[in-house]
Parts: sequence; C-alpha cells; structure tokens
Amino acid sequence: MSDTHIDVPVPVPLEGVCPLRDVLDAVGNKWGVLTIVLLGERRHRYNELHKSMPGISQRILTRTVRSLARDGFISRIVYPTVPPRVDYELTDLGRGLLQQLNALNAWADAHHEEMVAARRREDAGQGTQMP
Amino acid sequence: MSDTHIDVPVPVPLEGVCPLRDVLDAVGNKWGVLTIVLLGERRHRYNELHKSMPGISQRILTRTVRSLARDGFISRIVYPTVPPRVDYELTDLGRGLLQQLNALNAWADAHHEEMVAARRREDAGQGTQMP
DNA sequence: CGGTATCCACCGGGATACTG
DNA sequence: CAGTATCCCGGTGGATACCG
Repeated sequence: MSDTHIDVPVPVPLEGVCPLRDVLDAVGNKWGVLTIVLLGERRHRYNELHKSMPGISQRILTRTVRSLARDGFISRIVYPTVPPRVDYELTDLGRGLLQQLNALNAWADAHHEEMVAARRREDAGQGTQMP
Repeated sequence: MSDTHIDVPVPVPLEGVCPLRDVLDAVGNKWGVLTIVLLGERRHRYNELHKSMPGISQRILTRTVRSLARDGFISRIVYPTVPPRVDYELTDLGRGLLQQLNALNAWADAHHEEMVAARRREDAGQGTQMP
C-alpha cells in the first residue's frame, strides 16, 4: 500500500446504488463536465488541461481527473520518463457520457432563458399562485 | 499615487452564465432529481413529498422545492385555507427537464455496470497504464 | 399542515508552498 | 512536469425544536 494519499476516496458510502446519482455525482461537480468536454476534443496532458481550465488549482485538477479515471470515464496514461509525462483521454464509456452531456447541454441552451425568466419573476415576488 | 489594487473580489452571483452548469446545479443536489421524478408522476402536496422521500428533513425539503420553483421547474400552489395546503406540480419546463433526466437515467442504467467495474479495477490498484 | 429558527458536522473547493 | 502537503472557508445537508 502506498503511504501517500491525495484524498480521492469514496470507498465506503452506499455508492453505486442509484446509477443516475452516480453519474451526477461523477460529473455534477465544478470541473467534471469541462474536463470531459476538453478530453472529448483530444487527448491532453496534465498541464494542457490546467491551462485550459482557468482558475482551477492543481489539487482540484488532480482530484477531478483521478475521480473521473476511477469511474472509468477517462484513462490516465503515465510515461515513465523524466521529467514525468501523464496523458488523459476519454474512454469509450467517457465518449458515451459526453454524448449524453451534449444532449443535456443542447436542452439547457434551448431553455435556460426560461430558467432565467422564472428566477426574475420569483425574485420579484411573483412566486406563489393561489387558485 | 494610488497603490496597487490587484484584488478584484468577484461578486458572487455568476449564476446563469453557463446553461448546463445551471441545470446541474439545480437538480444535481441530493434530492432534486427525486423531487422532479415524483412530481412527474402526479401533483403532490408537501407532506406527500415528505413521506415519499425517506430521510429528508423538512428544512431540506422546503429548500429543495423552493429552489426548483425559483428555477421554474415546478410550481407552488398555495390554498389560503386553514389548516394550510400547498401543492407542487411540474411546469412545462419541468416536464421537459424530466425527459432529459429520463434519457440520462436510461444511459446510466445501461452503463453503470461499467462504472462499478472500473472502480473495482481502480480500487484494486490496476489504475494507470504505461504504454 | 407546512413550514421557520438554530445549531452543527462534513465535504467540496481553493490558496499557497513544497517535491521526486 | 505532475503532482503532494497543509491550512482554510463557505455551503449543503441534517437534527431538533418551535410556530401561525
């Protein structure tokens, strides 16, 4: 067992009981979708991802890719060279997920104006209705 | 001379910039999807939802439905009676979202075995590969 | 009945510094 | 280059009690 740990855990909880929850937990976090989309364009190495994700810290990027790799959406390819090189790319499973995200994204694009409008209404106090 | 002023603290409400993020934030939380699904079956009143969502507290249920209502996915109908009665039902927007969730759910059902298998592999130490 | 009011634990996300 | 090691902050989710 290695004694170095970045916290990319999730061993115990009732993980895996609801497939949809698993997927949402996997990519619903702050950088999951962007990571999948970037890797959908082409294979990236660590620093390429880092530069394409403005604002993310190394710690969080590492956690994100490790988590996605654990779930089988991306693969982590380590070249045993010096200096080290690590590439990330989508797996077949990840490509399938990307298609679903694209579909959801299309729907979101088409309807997010309604969401924004609803928020304005609600925030203006026109929320509840009385039949 | 005006000294440095590097610190631009970013006013938080960058809500609404990315449609897909908005959707994921809206229903990616712990009880969002279940709420949408339940209301997709039929209109529910507050306590009906509560009984159908084992483990949720009143506070969280209230927050969940209020948030979904604010985003326009469900409507909140208040009957000015005593004792009070409040119904929740999907809006057209919410029904559209439910269809997307159903699609994603179908994909998740079809592929979550691969996710679980990937996790087992990863957790067993067969994670990285070296070409 | 349908909520609020408090209080609190936990975890995701981040800033910064250091390393094999 | 590709990470770790620490420390920290805010927000989500929860437990419990009370209210109009």
